[in-house]
Amino acid sequence: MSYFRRFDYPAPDPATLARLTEEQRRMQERIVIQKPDFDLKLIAGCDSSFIGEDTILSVFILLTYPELEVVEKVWHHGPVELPYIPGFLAFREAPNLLKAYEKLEQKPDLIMVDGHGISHPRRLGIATHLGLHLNKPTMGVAKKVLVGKYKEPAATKGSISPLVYKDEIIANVLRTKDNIKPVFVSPGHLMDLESATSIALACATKYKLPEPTRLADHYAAVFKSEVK
DNA sequence: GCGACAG
DNA sequence: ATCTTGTCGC
Repeated sequence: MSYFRRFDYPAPDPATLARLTEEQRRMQERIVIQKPDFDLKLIAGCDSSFIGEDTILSVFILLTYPELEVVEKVWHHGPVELPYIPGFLAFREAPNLLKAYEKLEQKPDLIMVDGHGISHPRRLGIATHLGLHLNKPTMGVAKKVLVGKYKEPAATKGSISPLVYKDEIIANVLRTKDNIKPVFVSPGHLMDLESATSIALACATKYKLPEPTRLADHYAAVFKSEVK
């Protein structure tokens, strides 16, 4: 069995872990990495925050593309059943994210998720997991690496460097702002690396995080304070 | 065997 | 993710 274990959270139940790993292996067969065929008009960003130990609050922000103007903001909060386990993040956050997604009146052509897509030990980062559940193009933008090796991209905005894992390029390390730590961009589902990278850059205005993700992150904190 | 480890 | 003060730099 191969799962990550660090000293600051409880050891996961081996049986549960085996079941979830098997589910990821089955889902892996259905992942489609290809040039997206959409005409990108609406893009969504999503993120989750936590209220205490067992309540998760997820938000979806819908923006026009390429103008990046906000047209919808929805959120949903509920209980969390699993602890955070590297490699199994989706099982902890996706259920509530999907409920928030249902509240959108209009649906996006693409969803930008906070976290990895196929740049995952079994290619099943949360972006890919959500894409498979929604049968919708998704891409991941993560702030930290999960697996793979890379060289630091040049310091100027737009510079990229490949993230390699088992001899395959699974993501691009993208500098979205001069002299600021880069983000990790990967395709989730019904998406490819090149398109994901160019869209992430097109959504990078004056901040490190691309607008959909940055705004989702921002509103997750806003709605959280309203609930508390 | 020792580290590494999305949010 | 979350807990948290001051501090460096544009």
